[in-house]
Amino acid sequence: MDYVSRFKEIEKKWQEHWDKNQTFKIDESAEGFKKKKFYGLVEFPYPSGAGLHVGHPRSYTAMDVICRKKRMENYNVLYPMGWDAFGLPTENFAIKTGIHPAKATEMNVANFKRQLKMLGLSFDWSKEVNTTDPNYYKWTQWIFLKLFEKGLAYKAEMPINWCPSCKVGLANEEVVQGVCDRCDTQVVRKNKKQWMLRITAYADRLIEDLNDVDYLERIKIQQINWIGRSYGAEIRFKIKNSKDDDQLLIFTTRPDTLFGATYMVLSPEHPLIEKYIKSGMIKNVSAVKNYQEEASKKSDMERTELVQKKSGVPLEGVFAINPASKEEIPIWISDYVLMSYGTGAIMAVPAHDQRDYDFAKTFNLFIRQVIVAAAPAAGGGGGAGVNDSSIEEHAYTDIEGGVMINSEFLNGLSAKDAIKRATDWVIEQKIGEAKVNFKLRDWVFSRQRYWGEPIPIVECPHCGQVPLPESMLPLTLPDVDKVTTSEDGESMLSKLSSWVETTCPKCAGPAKRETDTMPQWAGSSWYFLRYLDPHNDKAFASSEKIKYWMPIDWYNGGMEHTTLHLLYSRFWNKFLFDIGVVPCKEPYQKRTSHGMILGEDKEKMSKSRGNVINPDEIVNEYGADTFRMYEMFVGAFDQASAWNTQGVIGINRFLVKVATLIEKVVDDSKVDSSCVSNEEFEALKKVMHKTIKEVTERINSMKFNTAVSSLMTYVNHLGKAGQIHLSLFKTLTLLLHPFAPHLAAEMWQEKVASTANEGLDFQKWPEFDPKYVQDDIITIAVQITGKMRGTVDVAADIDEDALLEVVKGDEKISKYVEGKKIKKVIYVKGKIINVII
RNA sequence: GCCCACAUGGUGGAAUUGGCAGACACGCAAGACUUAGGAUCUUGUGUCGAGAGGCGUGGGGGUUCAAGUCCCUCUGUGGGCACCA
Repeated sequence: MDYVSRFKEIEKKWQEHWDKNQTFKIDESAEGFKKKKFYGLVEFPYPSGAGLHVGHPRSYTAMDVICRKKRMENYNVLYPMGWDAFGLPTENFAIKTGIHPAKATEMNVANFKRQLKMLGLSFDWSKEVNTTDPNYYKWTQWIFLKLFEKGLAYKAEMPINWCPSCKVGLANEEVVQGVCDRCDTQVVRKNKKQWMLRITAYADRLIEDLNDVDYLERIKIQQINWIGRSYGAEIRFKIKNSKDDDQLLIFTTRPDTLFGATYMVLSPEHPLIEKYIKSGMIKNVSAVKNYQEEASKKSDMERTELVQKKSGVPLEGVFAINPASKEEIPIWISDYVLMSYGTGAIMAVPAHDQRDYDFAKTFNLFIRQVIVAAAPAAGGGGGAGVNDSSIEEHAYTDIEGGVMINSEFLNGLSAKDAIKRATDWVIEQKIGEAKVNFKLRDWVFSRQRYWGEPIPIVECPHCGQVPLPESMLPLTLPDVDKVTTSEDGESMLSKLSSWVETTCPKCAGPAKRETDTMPQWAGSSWYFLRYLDPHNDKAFASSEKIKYWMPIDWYNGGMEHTTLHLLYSRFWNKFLFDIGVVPCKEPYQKRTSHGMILGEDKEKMSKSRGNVINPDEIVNEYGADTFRMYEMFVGAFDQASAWNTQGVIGINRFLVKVATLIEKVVDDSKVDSSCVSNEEFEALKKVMHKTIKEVTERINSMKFNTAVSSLMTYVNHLGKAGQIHLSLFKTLTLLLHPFAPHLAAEMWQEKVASTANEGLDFQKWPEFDPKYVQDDIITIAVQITGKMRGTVDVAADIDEDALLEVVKGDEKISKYVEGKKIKKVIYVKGKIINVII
């Protein structure tokens, strides 16, 4: 018999059954809302033309396993799916092929949906959302207007990547090593007024509130580092001989090193440079302008690389005064200082900062050491070289062990104390303040593209920026025959005068619409709320539903979304909390991450490498249950794993083995004792209870690969028995259900169900009996002076002295102990004994 | 460059979180069975050694009775770096 064909029949049958009966539609009756809830969430996909990647179902199946188990534990489970469908690839596809992005999206969604259904994922499809649906993005626009109303959306000059040849703004992804991906022309930065969201207003809360949620530790760390809070001081340096008493504001985390600041560096984009070029103060204008031009071609990443040779140009004729030493110090510009971090200017302390040190060495600038290593403790015994604070070779950056020198009132203080003393001094002198600084920057929310949510703002010559009233939402994208680019870097919307020309909602005079659209991140920053009530046209979701379902109990997604999507959506949720429309400060109670699935060559799957595995082919050849279970078995869930088609065959064999067990199933009372003795049954029951324990624990902790291996071990045992007790088989069916739901449903119907209509999906999850999980006789490992010398089998409750006697009497081990004096015995109960001789 | 991970047999991986390294699979080898169709079933399989036994978790160092697990350091690989999603 061909089992794969049989599996496919079974899968078709059950998928149709689930569809027809809407088995996984959540219970929204009054009864249902009395039940305890579980909201499981996975990141909704971008429906690309390539179809589902084998990486997608790793997360989806994992959460499906968890949700299926939760249903069996009597939770009201919401497990929804939708489409994050705005974005660049679809737009570029539309430009290339002339197919409207809405049409392409529709086709891609249909394909993705077919593929997800083929995997037997238990989504509640009645909750499906699509970010490009006007009934969805109406509420994205609504949230934007609320942000605008609260002053959190504003316009500012921000650089875009500009290809002078294609005459088009480029996404970072389209800039490869500084040149345009399409034509290899050097990309330049061009400033443009863009919409920004003030996420920095939430920086502290985005850090603090991580204390209240259950995220993987490394996710928290990544978020905290991304936000990059640091404590220091802002200090003003006077510019010598400036007309307006100009001051240069810098941020430093090391005010203690103020006396060591021997020059300053400005970012090439710093506004003061323009001012001094105009006023004629800068003498080497052409060199400065050249340098600015060069810097505009580099990305921030290239600019801050430590290995690169430091470059820079002095602003000749302009000097600052060090407020502590009162010295006159030169001002340079260099691209290693970024306008986007701190104030765009630094005080350089070459003795104690490696980048400043490299810069000073390159340009022969004065270096003054202001910290030395503390003298070794008295009687330390000549630890030569241990506390080397020489700055011959590199900067001395140790804060912990440093003592101040050359710093007048700071001299003799530890560097740590000096930080505090120097900050106080700066405040006393009124030349600066203590300051908390963040790496986090405000969110550039404008895209000069067609395929995104229109920003519902009108620019009125009289009233300024005027938001559309809520009643005019959604502001829909105008239909176009063909998506194109425009030559001025604006969105093609700017060329549709019938759309752009409008009237001001406030004064009814002529006005123009905003032609930038929102980034893809907008729709994905709140989709988890729309799932709760996707057809509501009065609100993005009813408050009762939000109250019942939020927060999300478990959100699994890729590690690659740790900083952007996760932070953006937490920010939006916090904002919605602040305006009183969601009840919880944090959207996600628990966040976990899965590893990527790599190609068989252990490289990332990509078309160009030709190592892409197509889920359709695998399902077609082995069936959905095999595919699902393999995805769970492929490797540690949180780590990257390479695809291995041989391994798929292993899982397929396992499921065939499971299917063949059916023939041996017999009612417990009818088992022939010559086939399976009572002792054998007891032993199998032990394995069964152990398997229940392991599978339960391992699903809860996402150790799916070892959960599957527990099932394999159990099945191997059952396979050896001549007949199989129905009770043992029933447990197998229940445990298998989350992983291979089609086969399990069939097994249940065929052998276990008491009526024809009794389904498996909401049966009670099995519990283990502790008395079957414990062993009476245990094996203790024996070490002699740390070396493994054998094992002994003893009663579980044996004490240390009795155990030592057993060890001494053991044939293999005794020779190592005989005649030796025992110095010490370490016994770890139930595990190991180490005898030190 | 910066931030975060990871590195274990021929392969994917396991190891109760400091306590018998290699569970479970794949592959391979030998055998059984069969009118052989990606079969199935036994048995074996880290490595050196005839054996006793030694060695072994990317390299080097350290802590500990005990280290794959903790610390330091080096190397390599992966994710993110704000307009891919």
